[in-house]
Amino acid sequence: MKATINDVAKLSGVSIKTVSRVMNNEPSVRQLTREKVQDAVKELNYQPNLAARNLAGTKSYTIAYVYDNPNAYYVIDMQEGILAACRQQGFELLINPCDSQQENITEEIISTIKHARVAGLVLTPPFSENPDFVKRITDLDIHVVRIMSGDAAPDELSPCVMVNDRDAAQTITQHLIDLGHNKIAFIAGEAEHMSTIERYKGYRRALKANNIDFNKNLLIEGEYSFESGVNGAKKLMSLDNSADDRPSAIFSCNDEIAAGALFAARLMNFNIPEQLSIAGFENSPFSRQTWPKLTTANQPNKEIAKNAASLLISQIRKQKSNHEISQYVPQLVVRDSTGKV
Amino acid sequence: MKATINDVAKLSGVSIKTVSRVMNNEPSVRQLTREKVQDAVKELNYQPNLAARNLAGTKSYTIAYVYDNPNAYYVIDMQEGILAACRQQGFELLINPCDSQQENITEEIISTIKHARVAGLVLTPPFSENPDFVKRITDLDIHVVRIMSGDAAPDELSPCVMVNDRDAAQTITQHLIDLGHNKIAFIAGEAEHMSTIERYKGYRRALKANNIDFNKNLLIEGEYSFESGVNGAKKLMSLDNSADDRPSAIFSCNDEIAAGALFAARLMNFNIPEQLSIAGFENSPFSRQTWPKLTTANQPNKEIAKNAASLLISQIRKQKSNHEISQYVPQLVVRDSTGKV
DNA sequence: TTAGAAAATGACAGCGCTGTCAATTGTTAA
DNA sequence: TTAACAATTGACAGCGCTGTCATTTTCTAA
Repeated sequence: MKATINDVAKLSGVSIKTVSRVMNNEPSVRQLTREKVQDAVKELNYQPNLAARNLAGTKSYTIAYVYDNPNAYYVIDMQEGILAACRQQGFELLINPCDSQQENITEEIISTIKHARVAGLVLTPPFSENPDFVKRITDLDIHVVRIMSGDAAPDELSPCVMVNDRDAAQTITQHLIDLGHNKIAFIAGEAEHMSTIERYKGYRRALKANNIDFNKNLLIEGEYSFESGVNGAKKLMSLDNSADDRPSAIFSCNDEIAAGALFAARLMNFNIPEQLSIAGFENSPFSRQTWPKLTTANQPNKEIAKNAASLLISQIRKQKSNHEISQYVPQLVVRDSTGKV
Repeated sequence: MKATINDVAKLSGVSIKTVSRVMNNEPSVRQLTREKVQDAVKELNYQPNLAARNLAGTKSYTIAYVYDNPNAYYVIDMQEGILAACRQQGFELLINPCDSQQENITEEIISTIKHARVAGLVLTPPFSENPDFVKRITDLDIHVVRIMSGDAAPDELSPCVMVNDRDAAQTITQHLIDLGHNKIAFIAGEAEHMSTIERYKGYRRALKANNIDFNKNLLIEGEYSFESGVNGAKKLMSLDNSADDRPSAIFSCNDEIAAGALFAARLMNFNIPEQLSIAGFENSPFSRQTWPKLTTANQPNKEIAKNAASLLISQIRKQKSNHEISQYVPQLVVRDSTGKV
């Protein structure tokens, strides 16, 4: 029924040990032998038994996805991408939801990792942005791949898959500017999130590129929540119009904030986008469920995650990764919440 | 470092086979022996090695969560609940996202199940509502627990954890009636979903209990989408007011529809809740991010899932389940989208 | 009390693979 | 051509557990 290593060995006329070598990409197998074995593997549709591998070997074929993210859509996409890579490469995935604020969370995760003999971790924010945490893990000789905001890896601790929020934010801001806006506010997410910083940088860069002076009254320090968007927009739209302070456009650090801003604008009887343009970021499902629908930026999370997991598995296997993309730039999605001034 | 069955055997002075028996709740172990072993297990903090178990035994210690649901929040909650049960009972979880519409999906799932030697499945809608699918699986002697809408299991194919949407829908409708509404519309989800049927029944039952005639103009057959809510509400709010047809309240089959209805009402310049009350169902995160916030019904998905998974594992182990709750009634959450007529 | 049956326990093989190390084959340089 | 070495391959043990079956202990009834 299910082929074992023995069947492959017989069919290809070598010992099981040699088959094992081929399956693990070990060197010192003659090319000819390797091909014979690979043919047999294909013919029998052989897949190594994970349990046996784990039991017999010192190596591990399990990676983990450790997450703490309030955005379920993000998590699901990431997870499915990682899962796809695992399937492809015969790895197992351990899902580890947790609370990054919890006191001994690092110890707890390390304990789980050890117990389950995890070979590597895929990390997304906030974990991926915590160098101390990453260092603790890599010090254990556990491989890590981080998915994070930025245009280049911040350190050498682990390979990174970068999401260039800065360029994307610049594009969004430019879109607003092209629409004729020059009083563009920015409602930030948590200041300690890399994504906030990057998106802010993109915003500033766009202003500068267009010779628009930055007005610090138009910067709201908020957090990634609907509530924060409501409060931020209220504050902004209460600014003195004659003093040239009240914005004609708001760039919100994510869609949730943007939805809040929309809500507040509505409360204050501003028409969107006639009197006020609002842009979000992330292209979360509810950016299509606001009124009007949000202009935002989209990133291919599933693909990013699959790539990151493949990279991780290559690292674990000590193969060189086959030139995967390691930087993604979210793309502008224009919908109905932004318009000409 | 990590204790093995051997360590336990030595410490408790019995053979490893006996320890194995205790670990697997097998009969024919004297009570005294069992206790000795359990003490040693506790002392050494012993946990059986899953890989070895899988390799050696014919039994499996893996269950799978097969899902296809567009609602990421639902999926994440379910998954985390199942995961919690697995942790507790030393089982492994295989996550299997898939597309229920895909042609050979049943075959594909069966193949995965066999390959991974899965002992049982947790099923949520739409899979849990497909008796043919369930039968295919149970015929393979694979255990199944279904989570579904209703007040009692529809058949004997598998144990079920029921979510009593009917009672909850009745409560919501009653809430509307208590607010003084008697022209209450219903925007349905897909007619083939059990949840739609159940919620509709609850709606009708509430009307009947209050001697309110059902007006079929107020029933919109839609689907679980924002779009559908928009269209449904537009249609409803265009009804002739003098003909006594236009509703003063809309009960939407879920929050997404309700959000759409809200959107449409806004477009048509109806004030919520002064001129129109709108209620949703599901308590999804964006029910808090609409304007105004949605009145809805909440169900403890994580708890439900944990319970279902525990039940499944008990079945697999042939232990009697310890009287778990098998019916949940979602609870009314009153927010700002419903008000007095 | 004791044979006979039932209950409780243990010895041992082996699940499918990898690690170790020995055996074989191929290659190089004198 | 051959010793010396490197590359390739294979034999075998054993990972931690469970299934089978034999053995020991306990219980029952005459």
